[in-house]
Amino acid sequence: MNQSEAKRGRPSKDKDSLSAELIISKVKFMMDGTGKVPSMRAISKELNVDPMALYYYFNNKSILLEGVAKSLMSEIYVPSGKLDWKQELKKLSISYLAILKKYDGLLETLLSMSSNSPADVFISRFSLIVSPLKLRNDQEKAFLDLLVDYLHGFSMALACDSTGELTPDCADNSLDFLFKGVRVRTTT
Amino acid sequence: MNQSEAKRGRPSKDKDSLSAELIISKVKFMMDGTGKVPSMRAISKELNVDPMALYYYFNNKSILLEGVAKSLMSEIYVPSGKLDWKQELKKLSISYLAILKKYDGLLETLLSMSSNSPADVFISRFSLIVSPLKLRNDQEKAFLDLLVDYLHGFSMALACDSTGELTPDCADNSLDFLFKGVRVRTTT
DNA sequence: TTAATATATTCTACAATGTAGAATAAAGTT
DNA sequence: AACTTTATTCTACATTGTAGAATATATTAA
Repeated sequence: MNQSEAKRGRPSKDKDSLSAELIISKVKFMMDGTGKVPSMRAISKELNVDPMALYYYFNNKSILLEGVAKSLMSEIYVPSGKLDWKQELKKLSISYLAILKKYDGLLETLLSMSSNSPADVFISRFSLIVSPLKLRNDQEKAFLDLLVDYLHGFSMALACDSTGELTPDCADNSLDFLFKGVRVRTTT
Repeated sequence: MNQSEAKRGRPSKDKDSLSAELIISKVKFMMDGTGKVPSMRAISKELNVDPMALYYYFNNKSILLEGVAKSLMSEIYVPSGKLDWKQELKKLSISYLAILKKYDGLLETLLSMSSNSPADVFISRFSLIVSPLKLRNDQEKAFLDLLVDYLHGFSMALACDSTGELTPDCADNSLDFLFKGVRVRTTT
Protein backbone atom coordinates (compact mmCIF):
# COMPACT_ATOMS: atom_id res chain seq x y z
CA MET A 1 0.00 0.00 0.00
CA ASN A 2 0.99 3.57 -0.53
CA GLN A 3 1.35 6.69 1.57
CA SER A 4 -0.06 5.75 4.96
CA GLU A 5 -3.59 5.26 3.71
CA ALA A 6 -3.68 1.57 4.52
CA LYS A 7 -4.45 -0.33 7.66
CA ARG A 8 -1.70 -2.37 9.15
CA GLY A 9 -2.02 -5.89 10.42
CA ARG A 10 -3.99 -8.83 9.14
CA PRO A 11 -6.82 -7.72 6.89
CA SER A 12 -10.39 -8.66 7.65
CA LYS A 13 -11.55 -11.75 5.81
CA ASP A 14 -11.98 -11.14 2.13
CA LYS A 15 -12.85 -13.48 -0.68
CA ASP A 16 -10.32 -12.23 -3.21
CA SER A 17 -7.44 -11.58 -0.89
CA LEU A 18 -3.77 -11.99 -1.64
CA SER A 19 -2.40 -15.43 -2.41
CA ALA A 20 0.59 -17.03 -4.04
CA GLU A 21 -1.48 -17.83 -7.12
CA LEU A 22 -2.76 -14.29 -7.42
CA ILE A 23 0.74 -12.90 -7.19
CA ILE A 24 2.04 -15.30 -9.80
CA SER A 25 -0.73 -14.56 -12.23
CA LYS A 26 -0.22 -10.83 -11.77
CA VAL A 27 3.48 -11.18 -12.51
CA LYS A 28 2.67 -13.13 -15.66
CA PHE A 29 0.21 -10.45 -16.66
CA MET A 30 2.81 -7.75 -16.12
CA MET A 31 5.43 -9.60 -18.13
CA ASP A 32 3.15 -9.76 -21.11
CA GLY A 33 4.62 -7.77 -23.96
CA THR A 34 7.99 -6.90 -22.56
CA GLY A 35 8.91 -10.32 -21.19
CA LYS A 36 10.84 -8.52 -18.48
CA VAL A 37 10.58 -9.29 -14.80
CA PRO A 38 9.00 -6.41 -12.84
CA SER A 39 10.40 -5.13 -9.56
CA MET A 40 8.88 -6.26 -6.28
CA ARG A 41 7.61 -2.75 -5.75
CA ALA A 42 5.96 -2.67 -9.16
CA ILE A 43 4.25 -5.99 -8.52
CA SER A 44 3.02 -4.90 -5.13
CA LYS A 45 1.68 -1.67 -6.56
CA GLU A 46 -0.37 -3.57 -9.14
CA LEU A 47 -1.78 -5.66 -6.32
CA ASN A 48 -2.46 -2.62 -4.11
CA VAL A 49 -0.35 -4.07 -1.40
CA ASP A 50 2.86 -3.28 0.40
CA PRO A 51 6.00 -4.76 -1.18
CA MET A 52 6.74 -6.73 1.96
CA ALA A 53 3.40 -8.51 1.75
CA LEU A 54 4.83 -10.53 -1.12
CA TYR A 55 7.46 -11.91 1.21
CA TYR A 56 4.82 -13.59 3.28
CA TYR A 57 4.13 -15.88 0.34
CA PHE A 58 7.62 -16.18 -1.09
CA ASN A 59 10.82 -16.07 0.88
CA ASN A 60 12.55 -14.06 -1.77
CA LYS A 61 12.22 -12.87 -5.32
CA SER A 62 13.89 -15.79 -7.00
CA ILE A 63 11.53 -18.23 -5.32
CA LEU A 64 8.64 -16.14 -6.55
CA LEU A 65 10.08 -16.32 -10.05
CA GLU A 66 10.49 -20.07 -9.78
CA GLY A 67 6.81 -20.17 -8.97
CA VAL A 68 6.05 -18.27 -12.13
CA ALA A 69 8.29 -20.59 -14.12
CA LYS A 70 6.62 -23.70 -12.76
CA SER A 71 3.24 -22.36 -13.74
CA LEU A 72 4.35 -22.25 -17.35
CA MET A 73 4.89 -25.97 -17.67
CA SER A 74 1.31 -26.47 -18.76
CA GLU A 75 1.92 -24.40 -21.87
CA ILE A 76 4.37 -26.90 -23.29
CA TYR A 77 3.19 -29.00 -26.22
CA VAL A 78 1.94 -32.47 -25.45
CA PRO A 79 2.98 -34.92 -28.18
CA SER A 80 -0.03 -36.28 -30.03
CA GLY A 81 1.68 -39.46 -31.00
CA LYS A 82 0.17 -39.21 -34.46
CA LEU A 83 2.87 -37.21 -36.20
CA ASP A 84 6.33 -38.33 -37.14
CA TRP A 85 9.13 -37.55 -34.75
CA LYS A 86 10.43 -34.55 -36.67
CA GLN A 87 7.08 -32.84 -36.67
CA GLU A 88 6.47 -33.62 -33.03
CA LEU A 89 9.87 -32.36 -32.04
CA LYS A 90 9.35 -29.23 -34.07
CA LYS A 91 6.06 -28.54 -32.34
CA LEU A 92 7.60 -29.21 -28.96
CA SER A 93 10.50 -26.87 -29.69
CA ILE A 94 8.29 -24.10 -31.03
CA SER A 95 6.00 -24.21 -28.02
CA TYR A 96 8.99 -24.06 -25.73
CA LEU A 97 10.44 -21.15 -27.68
CA ALA A 98 7.14 -19.31 -27.50
CA ILE A 99 7.24 -19.52 -23.72
CA LEU A 100 10.86 -18.41 -23.58
CA LYS A 101 10.08 -15.47 -25.79
CA LYS A 102 7.06 -14.39 -23.81
CA TYR A 103 8.89 -14.67 -20.50
CA ASP A 104 12.49 -14.14 -21.43
CA GLY A 105 13.29 -12.49 -18.13
CA LEU A 106 12.85 -15.93 -16.58
CA LEU A 107 15.63 -17.66 -18.50
CA GLU A 108 18.13 -17.52 -15.68
CA THR A 109 15.53 -18.59 -13.15
CA LEU A 110 14.72 -21.52 -15.36
CA LEU A 111 18.28 -22.65 -15.77
CA SER A 112 18.97 -22.28 -12.10
CA MET A 113 16.04 -24.40 -11.01
CA SER A 114 17.08 -27.82 -9.87
CA SER A 115 13.81 -29.55 -10.68
CA ASN A 116 10.17 -29.19 -11.63
CA SER A 117 11.08 -26.64 -14.21
CA PRO A 118 9.63 -26.34 -17.69
CA ALA A 119 13.00 -27.59 -18.89
CA ASP A 120 12.31 -30.90 -17.15
CA VAL A 121 8.95 -31.18 -18.85
CA PHE A 122 10.60 -30.47 -22.16
CA ILE A 123 13.15 -33.18 -21.49
CA SER A 124 10.63 -35.87 -20.66
CA ARG A 125 8.52 -35.09 -23.72
CA PHE A 126 11.64 -35.11 -25.86
CA SER A 127 12.46 -38.59 -24.65
CA LEU A 128 8.96 -39.73 -25.43
CA ILE A 129 9.08 -38.43 -28.97
CA VAL A 130 12.54 -39.65 -29.70
CA SER A 131 12.33 -43.13 -28.22
CA PRO A 132 11.20 -44.77 -31.49
CA LEU A 133 14.51 -43.69 -33.01
CA LYS A 134 16.27 -46.13 -30.72
CA LEU A 135 19.28 -43.91 -30.36
CA ARG A 136 22.08 -45.04 -28.14
CA ASN A 137 21.77 -43.47 -24.68
CA ASP A 138 24.71 -41.16 -25.08
CA GLN A 139 23.51 -40.14 -28.52
CA GLU A 140 20.06 -39.29 -27.26
CA LYS A 141 21.64 -37.27 -24.47
CA ALA A 142 23.87 -35.42 -26.93
CA PHE A 143 20.87 -34.70 -29.12
CA LEU A 144 18.80 -33.46 -26.21
CA ASP A 145 21.53 -31.20 -24.86
CA LEU A 146 22.16 -29.80 -28.27
CA LEU A 147 18.51 -29.01 -28.78
CA VAL A 148 17.79 -27.59 -25.34
CA ASP A 149 20.87 -25.42 -25.20
CA TYR A 150 20.24 -24.25 -28.73
CA LEU A 151 16.72 -23.18 -27.80
CA HIS A 152 17.98 -21.35 -24.74
CA GLY A 153 20.67 -19.65 -26.76
CA PHE A 154 18.27 -18.70 -29.48
CA SER A 155 15.80 -17.18 -27.08
CA MET A 156 18.58 -15.23 -25.46
CA ALA A 157 19.51 -13.91 -28.87
CA LEU A 158 15.86 -13.02 -29.40
CA ALA A 159 15.72 -11.20 -26.08
CA CYS A 160 18.90 -9.23 -26.74
CA ASP A 161 18.09 -8.35 -30.32
CA SER A 162 17.18 -4.69 -30.51
CA THR A 163 16.82 -4.54 -34.29
CA GLY A 164 13.65 -6.59 -34.27
CA GLU A 165 14.88 -8.59 -37.24
CA LEU A 166 15.03 -11.81 -35.30
CA THR A 167 11.75 -13.67 -34.99
CA PRO A 168 10.89 -17.07 -33.55
CA ASP A 169 10.54 -18.64 -36.98
CA CYS A 170 14.19 -17.93 -37.68
CA ALA A 171 14.70 -21.06 -35.63
CA ASP A 172 12.94 -23.16 -38.22
CA ASN A 173 15.88 -23.58 -40.54
CA SER A 174 18.28 -24.50 -37.81
CA LEU A 175 15.86 -27.01 -36.35
CA ASP A 176 15.37 -28.63 -39.75
CA PHE A 177 19.10 -28.69 -40.26
CA LEU A 178 19.55 -30.40 -36.94
CA PHE A 179 16.78 -32.95 -37.41
CA LYS A 180 17.94 -33.81 -40.90
CA GLY A 181 21.31 -34.83 -39.55
CA VAL A 182 20.00 -37.26 -37.00
CA ARG A 183 20.77 -40.78 -38.07
CA VAL A 184 17.90 -43.05 -37.29
CA ARG A 185 19.07 -46.48 -36.28
CA THR A 186 17.20 -48.74 -38.65
CA THR A 187 15.79 -51.68 -36.79
CA THR A 188 18.02 -54.69 -37.32
CA MET B 1 38.97 7.70 -4.29
CA ASN B 2 37.71 7.23 -0.79
CA GLN B 3 36.83 9.43 2.17
CA SER B 4 38.09 12.90 1.25
CA GLU B 5 41.74 11.91 1.14
CA ALA B 6 42.08 12.65 -2.55
CA LYS B 7 42.71 15.78 -4.50
CA ARG B 8 40.04 16.91 -6.86
CA GLY B 9 40.57 18.10 -10.38
CA ARG B 10 42.89 16.92 -13.08
CA PRO B 11 45.81 15.03 -11.62
CA SER B 12 49.37 16.11 -12.27
CA LYS B 13 51.00 14.27 -15.15
CA ASP B 14 51.72 10.70 -14.31
CA LYS B 15 53.07 7.88 -16.43
CA ASP B 16 50.68 5.16 -15.29
CA SER B 17 47.54 7.19 -15.03
CA LEU B 18 44.02 6.04 -15.72
CA SER B 19 43.07 5.02 -19.24
CA ALA B 20 40.41 3.03 -21.02
CA GLU B 21 42.83 0.14 -21.48
CA LEU B 22 43.79 0.10 -17.83
CA ILE B 23 40.16 0.04 -16.78
CA ILE B 24 39.34 -2.78 -19.16
CA SER B 25 42.25 -4.91 -18.06
CA LYS B 26 41.34 -4.35 -14.42
CA VAL B 27 37.78 -5.48 -15.09
CA LYS B 28 39.06 -8.61 -16.79
CA PHE B 29 41.33 -9.26 -13.85
CA MET B 30 38.45 -8.87 -11.44
CA MET B 31 36.21 -11.20 -13.42
CA ASP B 32 38.77 -13.94 -13.22
CA GLY B 33 37.39 -16.84 -11.24
CA THR B 34 33.82 -15.74 -10.75
CA GLY B 35 33.13 -14.61 -14.31
CA LYS B 36 30.79 -12.02 -12.83
CA VAL B 37 30.78 -8.36 -13.74
CA PRO B 38 31.89 -6.15 -10.83
CA SER B 39 30.07 -2.98 -9.85
CA MET B 40 31.38 0.38 -10.98
CA ARG B 41 32.25 1.16 -7.37
CA ALA B 42 34.20 -2.06 -7.01
CA ILE B 43 36.14 -1.38 -10.19
CA SER B 44 36.96 2.16 -9.12
CA LYS B 45 38.10 0.98 -5.72
CA GLU B 46 40.56 -1.45 -7.32
CA LEU B 47 41.89 1.41 -9.39
CA ASN B 48 42.06 3.78 -6.40
CA VAL B 49 39.88 6.22 -8.17
CA ASP B 50 36.43 7.74 -7.76
CA PRO B 51 33.62 5.80 -9.45
CA MET B 52 32.78 8.76 -11.61
CA ALA B 53 36.27 8.82 -13.06
CA LEU B 54 35.32 5.76 -15.08
CA TYR B 55 32.64 7.78 -16.80
CA TYR B 56 35.20 10.03 -18.33
CA TYR B 57 36.40 7.09 -20.41
CA PHE B 58 33.10 5.31 -20.96
CA ASN B 59 29.72 6.95 -21.24
CA ASN B 60 28.06 4.22 -19.28
CA LYS B 61 28.62 0.78 -17.89
CA SER B 62 27.39 -1.18 -20.87
CA ILE B 63 29.81 0.63 -23.17
CA LEU B 64 32.59 -0.22 -20.77
CA LEU B 65 31.51 -3.86 -20.91
CA GLU B 66 31.45 -3.77 -24.68
CA GLY B 67 35.02 -2.61 -24.49
CA VAL B 68 35.88 -5.61 -22.39
CA ALA B 69 34.07 -7.90 -24.80
CA LYS B 70 35.91 -6.50 -27.80
CA SER B 71 39.22 -7.09 -26.10
CA LEU B 72 38.44 -10.79 -25.91
CA MET B 73 38.32 -11.30 -29.65
CA SER B 74 42.01 -12.06 -29.76
CA GLU B 75 41.50 -15.13 -27.60
CA ILE B 76 39.46 -16.87 -30.26
CA TYR B 77 41.10 -19.75 -32.09
CA VAL B 78 42.62 -18.99 -35.46
CA PRO B 79 42.10 -21.91 -37.86
CA SER B 80 45.37 -23.50 -38.83
CA GLY B 81 44.10 -24.77 -42.13
CA LYS B 82 45.91 -28.04 -41.55
CA LEU B 83 43.20 -29.96 -39.75
CA ASP B 84 39.97 -31.27 -41.17
CA TRP B 85 36.88 -29.14 -40.74
CA LYS B 86 35.49 -31.08 -37.80
CA GLN B 87 38.65 -30.67 -35.78
CA GLU B 88 38.97 -27.02 -36.69
CA LEU B 89 35.39 -26.33 -35.79
CA LYS B 90 35.79 -28.18 -32.54
CA LYS B 91 38.80 -26.10 -31.62
CA LEU B 92 37.04 -22.92 -32.59
CA SER B 93 34.00 -23.86 -30.50
CA ILE B 94 36.03 -24.86 -27.48
CA SER B 95 38.02 -21.65 -27.51
CA TYR B 96 34.83 -19.64 -27.76
CA LEU B 97 33.30 -21.62 -24.91
CA ALA B 98 36.36 -21.05 -22.77
CA ILE B 99 35.93 -17.31 -23.16
CA LEU B 100 32.22 -17.48 -22.42
CA LYS B 101 32.90 -19.50 -19.31
CA LYS B 102 35.60 -17.19 -18.06
CA TYR B 103 33.51 -14.08 -18.66
CA ASP B 104 29.97 -15.34 -18.43
CA GLY B 105 28.71 -12.07 -17.03
CA LEU B 106 29.35 -10.62 -20.48
CA LEU B 107 26.94 -12.87 -22.37
CA GLU B 108 24.18 -10.30 -22.59
CA THR B 109 26.62 -7.58 -23.53
CA LEU B 110 27.94 -9.80 -26.27
CA LEU B 111 24.55 -10.60 -27.70
CA SER B 112 23.48 -6.99 -27.56
CA MET B 113 26.49 -5.71 -29.47
CA SER B 114 25.69 -4.82 -33.02
CA SER B 115 29.18 -5.37 -34.39
CA ASN B 116 32.85 -5.94 -33.65
CA SER B 117 31.91 -8.49 -31.08
CA PRO B 118 33.66 -11.80 -30.46
CA ALA B 119 30.56 -13.38 -31.97
CA ASP B 120 31.41 -11.71 -35.27
CA VAL B 121 34.91 -13.08 -35.16
CA PHE B 122 33.51 -16.50 -34.46
CA ILE B 123 31.20 -16.20 -37.43
CA SER B 124 33.88 -15.22 -39.89
CA ARG B 125 36.19 -18.02 -38.77
CA PHE B 126 33.31 -20.45 -38.97
CA SER B 127 32.73 -19.46 -42.59
CA LEU B 128 36.38 -19.95 -43.36
CA ILE B 129 36.47 -23.43 -41.91
CA VAL B 130 33.23 -24.54 -43.41
CA SER B 131 33.65 -23.17 -46.91
CA PRO B 132 35.24 -26.37 -48.30
CA LEU B 133 32.01 -28.17 -47.46
CA LYS B 134 30.28 -26.18 -50.14
CA LEU B 135 27.05 -26.03 -48.25
CA ARG B 136 24.18 -24.12 -49.73
CA ASN B 137 24.00 -20.61 -48.31
CA ASP B 138 20.88 -21.21 -46.27
CA GLN B 139 22.31 -24.48 -44.99
CA GLU B 140 25.50 -22.84 -43.85
CA LYS B 141 23.48 -20.15 -42.15
CA ALA B 142 21.33 -22.74 -40.40
CA PHE B 143 24.44 -24.60 -39.29
CA LEU B 144 26.09 -21.46 -38.00
CA ASP B 145 23.04 -20.30 -36.08
CA LEU B 146 22.60 -23.71 -34.58
CA LEU B 147 26.19 -23.82 -33.43
CA VAL B 148 26.42 -20.27 -32.11
CA ASP B 149 23.16 -20.36 -30.25
CA TYR B 150 24.00 -23.77 -28.86
CA LEU B 151 27.28 -22.44 -27.51
CA HIS B 152 25.57 -19.46 -25.95
CA GLY B 153 22.92 -21.68 -24.43
CA PHE B 154 25.48 -24.11 -23.13
CA SER B 155 27.54 -21.42 -21.50
CA MET B 156 24.44 -20.01 -19.90
CA ALA B 157 23.72 -23.44 -18.49
CA LEU B 158 27.30 -23.57 -17.24
CA ALA B 159 26.93 -20.19 -15.58
CA CYS B 160 23.64 -21.08 -13.89
CA ASP B 161 24.71 -24.52 -12.77
CA SER B 162 25.25 -24.49 -9.03
CA THR B 163 25.96 -28.21 -8.68
CA GLY B 164 29.30 -27.96 -10.43
CA GLU B 165 28.57 -31.11 -12.38
CA LEU B 166 28.56 -29.31 -15.68
CA THR B 167 31.96 -28.72 -17.24
CA PRO B 168 33.01 -27.36 -20.62
CA ASP B 169 33.85 -30.79 -21.98
CA CYS B 170 30.24 -31.82 -21.57
CA ALA B 171 29.82 -29.96 -24.83
CA ASP B 172 32.02 -32.43 -26.63
CA ASN B 173 29.38 -35.05 -27.23
CA SER B 174 26.82 -32.60 -28.49
CA LEU B 175 29.32 -31.01 -30.83
CA ASP B 176 30.29 -34.39 -32.24
CA PHE B 177 26.67 -35.29 -32.63
CA LEU B 178 26.08 -32.08 -34.52
CA PHE B 179 29.10 -32.39 -36.79
CA LYS B 180 28.40 -36.00 -37.58
CA GLY B 181 25.02 -35.03 -38.97
CA VAL B 182 26.32 -32.46 -41.41
CA ARG B 183 26.03 -33.72 -44.91
CA VAL B 184 29.00 -32.74 -46.95
CA ARG B 185 28.11 -32.00 -50.53
CA THR B 186 30.46 -34.22 -52.50
CA THR B 187 31.99 -32.32 -55.33
CA THR B 188 30.18 -33.12 -58.58
C1' DT C 1 53.68 35.74 -18.86
C1' DT C 2 49.15 35.66 -18.33
C1' DA C 3 44.49 34.66 -19.40
C1' DA C 4 41.31 31.45 -21.32
C1' DT C 5 40.02 26.87 -22.34
C1' DA C 6 40.21 21.97 -22.28
C1' DT C 7 40.94 17.85 -19.64
C1' DA C 8 40.60 14.70 -15.84
C1' DT C 9 39.33 14.08 -11.56
C1' DT C 10 36.38 14.08 -6.82
C1' DC C 11 32.17 15.03 -4.21
C1' DT C 12 27.41 15.10 -3.38
C1' DA C 13 23.16 13.40 -4.27
C1' DC C 14 19.26 10.81 -6.20
C1' DA C 15 16.27 7.17 -7.67
C1' DA C 16 15.65 2.31 -7.93
C1' DT C 17 16.36 -2.20 -6.14
C1' DG C 18 15.83 -6.29 -2.82
C1' DT C 19 14.70 -7.17 1.74
C1' DA C 20 15.58 -7.33 7.16
C1' DG C 21 13.16 -6.16 11.34
C1' DA C 22 9.61 -4.37 14.03
C1' DA C 23 4.86 -2.84 14.75
C1' DT C 24 0.17 -3.96 14.26
C1' DA C 25 -4.44 -5.77 13.73
C1' DA C 26 -7.59 -9.36 12.53
C1' DA C 27 -8.55 -14.46 12.90
C1' DG C 28 -8.36 -18.65 15.22
C1' DT C 29 -7.68 -21.41 19.50
C1' DT C 30 -7.88 -22.48 24.39
C1' DA D 1 -11.36 -13.42 27.65
C1' DA D 2 -6.66 -14.31 27.00
C1' DC D 3 -3.21 -16.11 24.01
C1' DT D 4 -1.27 -17.39 19.60
C1' DT D 5 -1.05 -17.36 14.83
C1' DT D 6 -1.52 -15.13 10.49
C1' DA D 7 -1.23 -11.47 7.23
C1' DT D 8 -0.29 -7.12 6.61
C1' DT D 9 2.22 -2.14 6.66
C1' DC D 10 6.04 0.89 7.88
C1' DT D 11 10.70 2.17 8.40
C1' DA D 12 15.17 1.65 7.21
C1' DC D 13 19.47 -0.01 5.07
C1' DA D 14 22.86 -1.48 1.71
C1' DT D 15 23.84 -1.64 -3.07
C1' DT D 16 23.45 -0.14 -7.65
C1' DG D 17 24.14 3.13 -11.82
C1' DT D 18 24.96 7.75 -12.77
C1' DA D 19 23.59 13.05 -13.24
C1' DG D 20 25.45 17.49 -12.01
C1' DA D 21 28.54 20.58 -10.05
C1' DA D 22 33.02 21.81 -8.12
C1' DT D 23 37.83 21.76 -8.76
C1' DA D 24 42.63 21.38 -10.03
C1' DT D 25 46.04 20.57 -13.52
C1' DA D 26 47.53 20.84 -18.55
C1' DT D 27 47.39 23.08 -22.80
C1' DT D 28 46.74 26.85 -25.86
C1' DA D 29 46.05 31.79 -27.12
C1' DA D 30 46.90 36.64 -26.24
